[in-house]
Amino acid sequence: MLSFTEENYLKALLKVGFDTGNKEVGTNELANVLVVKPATVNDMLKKLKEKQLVDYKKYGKITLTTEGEKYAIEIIRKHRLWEKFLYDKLEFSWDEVHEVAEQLEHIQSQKLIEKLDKFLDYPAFDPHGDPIPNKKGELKVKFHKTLSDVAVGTSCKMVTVKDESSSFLLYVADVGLGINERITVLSKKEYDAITVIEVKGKKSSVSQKFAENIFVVCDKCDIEKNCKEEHWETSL
Amino acid sequence: MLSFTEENYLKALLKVGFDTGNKEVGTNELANVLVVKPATVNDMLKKLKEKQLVDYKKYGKITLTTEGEKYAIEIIRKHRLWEKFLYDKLEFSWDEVHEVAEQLEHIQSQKLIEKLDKFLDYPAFDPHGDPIPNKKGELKVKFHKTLSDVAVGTSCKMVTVKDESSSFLLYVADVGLGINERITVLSKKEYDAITVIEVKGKKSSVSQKFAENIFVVCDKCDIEKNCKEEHWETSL
DNA sequence: TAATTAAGTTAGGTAAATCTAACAAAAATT
DNA sequence: AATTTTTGTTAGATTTACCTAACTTAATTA
Repeated sequence: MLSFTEENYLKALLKVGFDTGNKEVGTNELANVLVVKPATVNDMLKKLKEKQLVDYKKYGKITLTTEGEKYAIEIIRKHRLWEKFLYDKLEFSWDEVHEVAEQLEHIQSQKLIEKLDKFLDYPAFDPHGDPIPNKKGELKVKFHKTLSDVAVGTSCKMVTVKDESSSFLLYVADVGLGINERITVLSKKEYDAITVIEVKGKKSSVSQKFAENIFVVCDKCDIEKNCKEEHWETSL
Repeated sequence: MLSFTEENYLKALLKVGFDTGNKEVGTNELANVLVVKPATVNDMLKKLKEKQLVDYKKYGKITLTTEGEKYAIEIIRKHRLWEKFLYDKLEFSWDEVHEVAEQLEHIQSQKLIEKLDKFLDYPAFDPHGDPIPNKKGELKVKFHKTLSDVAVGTSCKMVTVKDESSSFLLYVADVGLGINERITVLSKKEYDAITVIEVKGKKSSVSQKFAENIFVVCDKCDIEKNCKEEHWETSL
């Protein structure tokens, strides 16, 4: 049984690996994500290597072992099930669920998670639209483009976000956005990609950075199907 | 904000105080309950005294301050709400809820607990029949006698248990008992108080110790009313 | 390629929560 | 009241997760 902290390292390793596409992760990168110093990460990696949850050699890149990845996926599963619970059953808002789920994901009880899964009717996606791994660690993958890929004059539907920080989520909510919300791209400056969008009749100007963090499906794509061009696998 | 460990000390202090009737608690007693050494308790008490959560002086008895008791009651509230959730919503059995609630009670989120309370429709008692403190820390008190007080030839209904250890709860289940289950006292040996009871048509012999840990209401008493004779306030 | 910058590591240190062993005070017993 | 037992305390050590500061290796760039 791993400690709270060890679990967080595994989770971060999986997330960073997924976000960067290649699954190799560096010490500094991890330290940033976990908000600790590189030296601390180094210490912990030795421990996790001992336990055969990560693979790495001095000055080399870090990867999860099969075992480590399995464990990390379980934590993601717990996290997302709790998010779904908070959102669906306890009326938490979209931007509040993450913080509490960060705590709940560490509760140790196989039975609890299975029963929760059943209670929620085996959901495949969490309130942010991210896939929830099933008991076996498998997950449904959605393919999306981001708002920054959408052509001027066309419209799309938001499916999830990349950045899950509270500040970003509040910004998103402020613009009137949420899951399944329709967005029309009215214009886009060539110089800095400042984009004017319309959501529920309200116009807003958003930055390139903002647009890159909103995953969407364009009108002709069906979210549950694999729509081929310019669509990416969602981050874990 | 207190640590997991500090919270457990406060909770133990409240529980031990309640169980022993007088609210004064000793170092060894606490160490036993928490399964640590007296030296460890001593260290922690200094810390909690610093934080003004307990009152005590060297070689004197330990009591919770008003502040400390308030905190402890909040933890009990969380614990029991989670037990209720596990039992009512996730189909946990009666003897499984405690262990998981021990973890869940430490999740830090005011909103979570308030929403959970609402979701469960503001329950007043947990699956063991123990009262759940409300938001203000108030609780409904039930008065009961134990199975050992019940006269031979009469019958009663179980309302809760005193001992919550898994071994005891399994024993209880084995005899066929559960909340609101009817018990008939068939006979009782004068020498050692071995009692023969009948539950759902099944006869069992139980010890004095067992009988003292089963709280009941006799047939003429209404559990929600204050029935005066030989009834005790339930332990927290 | 040599110099500079970035990334990763090591050594030594701290705080929290625990321990053991030795000791002190209070309570119980003779 | 003196002795024994129980209870409580202190001192010093350990483990986990973290730190800073100094150092090494690798990557970048002039």
